[in-house]
Amino acid sequence: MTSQRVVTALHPAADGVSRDDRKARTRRALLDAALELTSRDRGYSGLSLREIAKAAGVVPAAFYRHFESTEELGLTLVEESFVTIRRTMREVREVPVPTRHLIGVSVDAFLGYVLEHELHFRFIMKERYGGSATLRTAIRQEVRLFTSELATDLARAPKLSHVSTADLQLVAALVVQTVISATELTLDTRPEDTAELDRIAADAQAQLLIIFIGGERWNGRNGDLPD
Amino acid sequence: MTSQRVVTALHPAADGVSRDDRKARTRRALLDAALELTSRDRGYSGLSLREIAKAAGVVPAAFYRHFESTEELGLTLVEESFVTIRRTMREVREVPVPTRHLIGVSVDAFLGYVLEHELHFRFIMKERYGGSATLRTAIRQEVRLFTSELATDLARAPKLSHVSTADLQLVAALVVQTVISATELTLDTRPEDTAELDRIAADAQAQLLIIFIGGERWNGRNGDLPD
DNA sequence: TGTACATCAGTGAACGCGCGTTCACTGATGTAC
DNA sequence: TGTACATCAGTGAACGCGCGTTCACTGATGTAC
Repeated sequence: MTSQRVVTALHPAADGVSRDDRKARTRRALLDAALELTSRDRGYSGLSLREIAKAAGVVPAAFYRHFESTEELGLTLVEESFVTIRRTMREVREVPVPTRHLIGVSVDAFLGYVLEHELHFRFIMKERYGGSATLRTAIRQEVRLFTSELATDLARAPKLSHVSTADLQLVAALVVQTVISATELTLDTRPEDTAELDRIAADAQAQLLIIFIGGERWNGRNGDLPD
Repeated sequence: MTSQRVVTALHPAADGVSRDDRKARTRRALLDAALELTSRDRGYSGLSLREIAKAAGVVPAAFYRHFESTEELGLTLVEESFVTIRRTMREVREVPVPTRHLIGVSVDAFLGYVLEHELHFRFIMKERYGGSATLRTAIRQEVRLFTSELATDLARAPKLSHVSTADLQLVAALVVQTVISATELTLDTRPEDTAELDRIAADAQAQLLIIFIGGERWNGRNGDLPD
């Protein structure tokens, strides 16, 4: 298969578009169609194979040249979306110490990526609970991974150095919840409504500060009480 | 219609079950069937009218004697679920001051209700994002209402008296997020696995404490920084 | 380079199935007198 | 109380529709020589 492609590269078609290229394009068209249709309304499980094929401009039977089922296409979209999200997180997460300035920059950057990759984020949000058990499990696993990675980052912050590993997980989970919540609000706002988008970002930033202040002053489960 | 029922009450059927009673029972059977089927797998939008009718033990056409569409039945379930949840919140929320003990009791009580009214909570969790736009809007509105009510409660806590109304909304939103998250984890745990259920409750309690400590020390958006 | 053969992405027709909705109906329950 | 008529929840058959899946096919692209 691979060696075949190498040979093929020596004999390109007249217009420079090989059969493999065309196949890849159709596959992409199916993925894009599904992503677009999912975001538009009822969620991925509400889509039919025929609907996806039609939107991609192929006959229903052609679907099977690329995916075994709509479930397989859905899982591909989950993976693809998380590649986007992981890249976003990596670029945003590099900040080890939670200062107000850095939190603000990170929140703005993250929510900016959300708008840039709207369809991927929208897909994940919709399928997080509504989707099939397979999709939900795959998504949950990824969210758990983010939370752990964030906890590792937080361990490097001097102010949080006295917090146990288990409690850092709790703080990280709060941060992830807050970011997810802000992502939802962002996706529900018209992109032109920058005033509302700014408000969402500012609120998320304040919430993260509250969490970090709480985490910093937190003396473990048997420590001091707020009252 | 109403006067007809009053008259009817004077002439009960031999077995004490009037036609209106039977109709109400069928309606309930349809609601229960939909609730049960939704929790079981694909979510409410994945259900068909025929499926619901069959599970309720009536012929598909009989559905229309009770609801105009599956959407109308779904909205009825949302309302019904929130009656349950509102009652739960009312019983749990009566605590004005967030002390460690009271938080623990409230969390345990709430998650206890979740298990007691599993189907209603499960329905809301599934439809929160996956459902139709109508259901999602209805649910979001209710969640917003809870958050506001909680913010009002928090305003009565002496330790939080210096926090602005807007910032109390942020704290309340964090609390609601955390409780929702714990509810999800609870619904994903087998009811026999009490060790795991206890862990979820203890984690939620610790997270709420972190939030309250943060809120208490929080000096507004232009106040001190954690770093 | 030119030719004969192989591959395979995409086609179009066909299938059986469950769907939502309609309709005239039945027969138990309810009402009037 | 007894009788004749009205109501209406639930029935069962029928409809047209979009569904997922199968299949033999076509014709452009690719390979071998």
